[in-house]
Amino acid sequence: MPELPEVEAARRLCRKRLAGRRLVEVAAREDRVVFAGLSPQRVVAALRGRRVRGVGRKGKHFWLELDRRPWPSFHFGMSGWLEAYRDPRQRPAHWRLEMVTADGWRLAYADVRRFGRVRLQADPPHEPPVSLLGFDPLLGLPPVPELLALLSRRSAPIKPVLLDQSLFAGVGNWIADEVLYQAGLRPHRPASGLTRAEVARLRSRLTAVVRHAVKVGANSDRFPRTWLFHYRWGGQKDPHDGRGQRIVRETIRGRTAAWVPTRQR
DNA sequence: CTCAGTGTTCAGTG
DNA sequence: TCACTGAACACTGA
Repeated sequence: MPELPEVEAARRLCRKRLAGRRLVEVAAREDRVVFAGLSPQRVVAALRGRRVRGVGRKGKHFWLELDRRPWPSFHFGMSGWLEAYRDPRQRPAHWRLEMVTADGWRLAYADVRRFGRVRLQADPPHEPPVSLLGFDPLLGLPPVPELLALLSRRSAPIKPVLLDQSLFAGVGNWIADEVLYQAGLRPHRPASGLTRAEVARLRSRLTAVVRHAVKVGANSDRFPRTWLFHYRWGGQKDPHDGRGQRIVRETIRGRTAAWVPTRQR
């Protein structure tokens, strides 16, 4: 679930169900990994009875703005998600935190693999890890000349550079592959070797992919049929993109890259 | 049984 | 100091 569009969808879900309301009941499960060393009691003490004024996000992190600090900040890791429901029996099996408002809605943070994190911080956007993030494509990327200059200092393949959160906050594996596919760039290309025109293409595709995915609420059924996304996992042994070109899968710096040699140079 | 997975961090190296 | 890599983390499902 967890790249920028999914996290933005979670932010909006929080805003819809929690903003302007008080957390009348809060439950937290014992989990020092996900809660980064915090006890359930401390988490509950910080949240219970608080009013939620707003919800912020940058990259793959989001946080609740409460009427008293500290505020909780969330990262989904590989398998975190948010679930809203009214019937307590619908609480997801791997829940870690559940917040209840006076109108009867419940919002649970759940995470099977437990790579996600829930923190309590005085000012989440101004302390690590959020303060260390780079440009959030939804909030705006730097102009082409500046981007060109930044990339010219990176000798690594463009694929892992796109995944560098201190440069492009919120980009994950599928967005990086999608953007490279749409920009017609091989994932192995050294970032420093991209031409001005290629950087311009990369920039505009990154903006477009993220904006569209956010616009449709990260619902992949509503991604354009031309997107690589729909074909990258699907096919068995001989997958092709929507135009019949073969998709290759290979590991680049520890992550699987899916790309189309006939369309990416 | 083994391995990969929509991610991040840390140690080691140049 | 900066940049780059691979391994580790935790757990499930193919």
